[in-house]
Amino acid sequence: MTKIVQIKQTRIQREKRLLIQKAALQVFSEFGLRGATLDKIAKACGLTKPNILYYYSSKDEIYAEVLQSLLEEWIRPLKDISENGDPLTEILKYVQKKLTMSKTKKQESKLFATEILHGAPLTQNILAGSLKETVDDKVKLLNKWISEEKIAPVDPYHLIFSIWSMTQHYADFDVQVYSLLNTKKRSRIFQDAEDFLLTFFTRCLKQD
Amino acid sequence: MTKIVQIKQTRIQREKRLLIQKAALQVFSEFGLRGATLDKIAKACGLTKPNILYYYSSKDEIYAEVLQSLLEEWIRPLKDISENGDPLTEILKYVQKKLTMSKTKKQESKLFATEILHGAPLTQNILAGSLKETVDDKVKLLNKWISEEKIAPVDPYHLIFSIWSMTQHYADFDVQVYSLLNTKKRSRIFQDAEDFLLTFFTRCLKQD
DNA sequence: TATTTTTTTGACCAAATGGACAATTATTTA
DNA sequence: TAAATAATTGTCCATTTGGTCAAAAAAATA
Repeated sequence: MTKIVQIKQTRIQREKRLLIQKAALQVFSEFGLRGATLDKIAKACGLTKPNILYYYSSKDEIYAEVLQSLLEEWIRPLKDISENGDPLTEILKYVQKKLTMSKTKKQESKLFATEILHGAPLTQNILAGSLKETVDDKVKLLNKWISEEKIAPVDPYHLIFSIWSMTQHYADFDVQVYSLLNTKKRSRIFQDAEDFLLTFFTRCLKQD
Repeated sequence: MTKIVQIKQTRIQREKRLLIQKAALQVFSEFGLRGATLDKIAKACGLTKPNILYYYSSKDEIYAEVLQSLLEEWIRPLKDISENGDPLTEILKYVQKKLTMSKTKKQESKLFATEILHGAPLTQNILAGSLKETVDDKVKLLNKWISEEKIAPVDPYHLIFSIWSMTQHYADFDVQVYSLLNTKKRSRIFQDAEDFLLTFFTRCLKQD
């Protein structure tokens, strides 16, 4: 008598797990890991608490999975910076992509920010691992471009930090940003931000 | 027989309240409002939980007080931007001040960031009130400088956002920043950051 | 020093919360 | 359609946590 281990997910498992992940992202991004409760997640996706625990063995496991899938998505655009394109254009394209993500993936951005802010307990190894690899790779590329005088000289690490911080600011601190702008400017905030950022980085990086 | 209401704080009250605030800042900035517990705060300052509740009536009250005193400090440097100084110098001085705060007031920065990130439940009125006033004031000044062609044209709101985001990044996301830099660069991170930021804003704002 | 006031603490409570589990219901599969 | 498997839920439990309170200890004051 051998116990058969279920390998393939059923249709219901796929659907419900996705449902839970979506709700969890929402709740975690609003309240953080500790502020989020299983009850809130349950309510957000219309399931009961024990039902959620049928799909995930603990709250922490849900958090880990949501975070995990987010991280991959988060790193990806950086990889797309291409050695072959025009340097300034490639950088500006990256800025635009990150800004778009701040607009369309606000919850993901906030969840990531909260995680890092509180010491990245579950993320540290990824930061120091695959993210660091990618960053180091792009730093090399940026240094190459600088030595070829295709962009103005600048510390490439801090250049990357500046792109991250300025773009993510519009997602993470949206409450502050919105509070400070009047209605008119509020409605075109991402347009203004894009104009600002492109001008900013062009002025800073263009070789005269 | 009139009950006499205590007006003046005793020496012990002053000392203990400060002690609690310090510990609370530490704990709140690490765990957020909901992740922080009275027990953790108690442990951090060597008092018992009921003793803390003798000085503050609730956890939320401690949080509110810590946040309040932090906010005033947070807004102040912006006010110091002077109409009378050289425009670019004034802006760069502000950048430097903010960067220094990221270095020396990391806990404060993180606490503030967490609060805004989670919707600024206790801070919204201050954001829309005294902070907005100050920002609007400085936006006017920046616009004046632009129209006088003393700095390059740029959206002043987004310029301020960019200063905030880039400088605070080094406090709020220190874990990430440290993970990505090697030991050598790690040790001179704030020096590199300062060089980077000053170069960046100079290139962006200098009138040719 | 005697009295009053302030400070501290141990013991306790109620609510919230993560999670276990057996029983029930729905869905698949043979 | 019958048997097996998957999904769902009501109920329960232990722990954590914010907060209370009365009594004891310490400090200030008369």
